[in-house]
Amino acid sequence: MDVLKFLEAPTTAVYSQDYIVLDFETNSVEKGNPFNPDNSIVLSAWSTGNNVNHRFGSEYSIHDIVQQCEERILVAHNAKFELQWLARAGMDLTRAMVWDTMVAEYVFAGNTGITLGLGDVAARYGLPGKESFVERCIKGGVDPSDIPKSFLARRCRYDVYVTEQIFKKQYQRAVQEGKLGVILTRCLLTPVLADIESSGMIPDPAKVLPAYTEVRDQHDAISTELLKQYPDVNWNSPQQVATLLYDVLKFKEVTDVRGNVIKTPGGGRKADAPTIIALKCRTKAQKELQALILEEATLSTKLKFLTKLKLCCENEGVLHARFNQTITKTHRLSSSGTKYKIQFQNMAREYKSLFKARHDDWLVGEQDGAQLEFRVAAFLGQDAVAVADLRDDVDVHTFTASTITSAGQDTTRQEAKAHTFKPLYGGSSGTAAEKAYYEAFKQKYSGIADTQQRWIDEVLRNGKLRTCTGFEFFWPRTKMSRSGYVDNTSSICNYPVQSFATADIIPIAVVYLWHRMKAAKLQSFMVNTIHDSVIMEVHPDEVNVIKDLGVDSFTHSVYNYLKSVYNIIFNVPLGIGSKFGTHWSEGKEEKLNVEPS
DNA sequence: ATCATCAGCGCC
DNA sequence: AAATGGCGCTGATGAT
Repeated sequence: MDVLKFLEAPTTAVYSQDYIVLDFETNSVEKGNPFNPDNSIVLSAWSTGNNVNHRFGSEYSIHDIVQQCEERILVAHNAKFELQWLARAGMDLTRAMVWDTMVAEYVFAGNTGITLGLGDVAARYGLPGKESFVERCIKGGVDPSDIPKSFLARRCRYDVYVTEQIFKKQYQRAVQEGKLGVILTRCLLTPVLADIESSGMIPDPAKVLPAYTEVRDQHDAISTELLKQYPDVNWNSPQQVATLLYDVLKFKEVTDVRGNVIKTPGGGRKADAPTIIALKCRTKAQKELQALILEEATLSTKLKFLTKLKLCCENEGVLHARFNQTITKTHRLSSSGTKYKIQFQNMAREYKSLFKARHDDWLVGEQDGAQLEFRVAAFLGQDAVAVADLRDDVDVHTFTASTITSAGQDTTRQEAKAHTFKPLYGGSSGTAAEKAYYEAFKQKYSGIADTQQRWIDEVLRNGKLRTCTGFEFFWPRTKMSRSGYVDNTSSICNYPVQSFATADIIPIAVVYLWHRMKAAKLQSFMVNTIHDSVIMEVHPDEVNVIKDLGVDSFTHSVYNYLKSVYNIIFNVPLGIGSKFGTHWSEGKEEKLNVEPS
């Protein structure tokens, strides 16, 4: 399908076109990892609406299926897997238009975790369950090529049959519940993720190895020092560190503003870095030990990361991760590390610059949605003050600092930053001065605050909240306590903002940018996406064209898509930041606001 | 020996 | 009776 053309005027009507339901059985090394050359497709089964077909044979024997997948709606359960195999079989992923029955089911589930395995979903729609013999074989690690052909064929045909039935039922349900648009948005991202995952990221050995050596030596020095003083303490054990701090050294446990001791969720004594920083030291020796413990914690975290990254440099030199599309409550992505267990969304900022492009003289580029959640909150609340602040580039943290200071608590802009958007997350507790700021925030941005209050009221009435995209969050049995506090307040205030920003707007931007880069036949390619950003390896001659494509994709295309699919007039300027450097996160950031037209 | 849970820490 | 959201990974711990 010509998806780029489709994206000019996107519509959920696309899903009434012809479809192909597809399922592969593959060799099972690394769970059937499509990028492992030791794996192959063993069996394909498919349906284009009349009957289920199947064929044994590798990815080199399915040209006709690939062609159908490029022309029809591709229906599959966990389609990213099939797409990665299809790409290996020669499919042009830019032509994929997907209905992923797993993703669709996840959309219906909203923020309530449900099981999404094909058999589980089938059962919920009243369809027959998986045949247990083959299921046990596969779960037990038997390679599908060792399962009797007739059994495997029956299994694969079953998968296609139920996937097709589920698709039909889900489609009807999506129409009834007004969720076709959300499903479209989620599914448009699937081919992009299938492609990005194949790239991985490149650690630069010339930077990783010295960083590793330095941190290892520093950590060794600290460990030696601590070993002399407290030979029996395992510094990785919060329990043992707490015993040392509170029983041996008699530190007082840290309390909140009301004087209550701050405990771990399980009721234990805290021994994390912020707590240790907050400990009151009386002697110089105490102060020195406090610093040592903190430093050890920091260094050991860094060392774990650098050890893994160094190993990657010494082996294949490409770091891979998986994007999980159906995990989070707000429907943003999560990611998991594969071989080296480094996920792509939580690398320490200072170590981003350890990554380079794989080709000489290329750059690493990053584009992100500037102040995205604040802009989304401003839109959802139709908050004129917030919009004016965004347009005028007002430094919101200065207001935070001055409000807290004039309420009698000395603070700096840096310290105040932590409080600026806390009300956006539904936060309300703190010192008197901090509370004064939260009130001031509510008064200043009354549109946002009123809207959040409406969400809370809606959840109290209905146990759920429908957002402007048709997506629903569920908080059943939400009650108001005698004091007036409503259960789940913080989630109710935050989820709709986080979700619209990072599960709709950014994916839309990434989808447009990806398709445009492919259509322009650029050599540059995407390698990662983190909630509000996309990271690319960029050919030096393509920097300017990517900047332009990025601006258009993160702004105009988003306005256009939201209008076309959801009938949302997004009347708040979106912003984009762009950075290009020899390594990730290096280079000067350029920011731009773009008014909706 | 293996598993589940907790606490801690990194990111957006 | 809690009062800032969302994740994944490691190592320690205690239960099975």
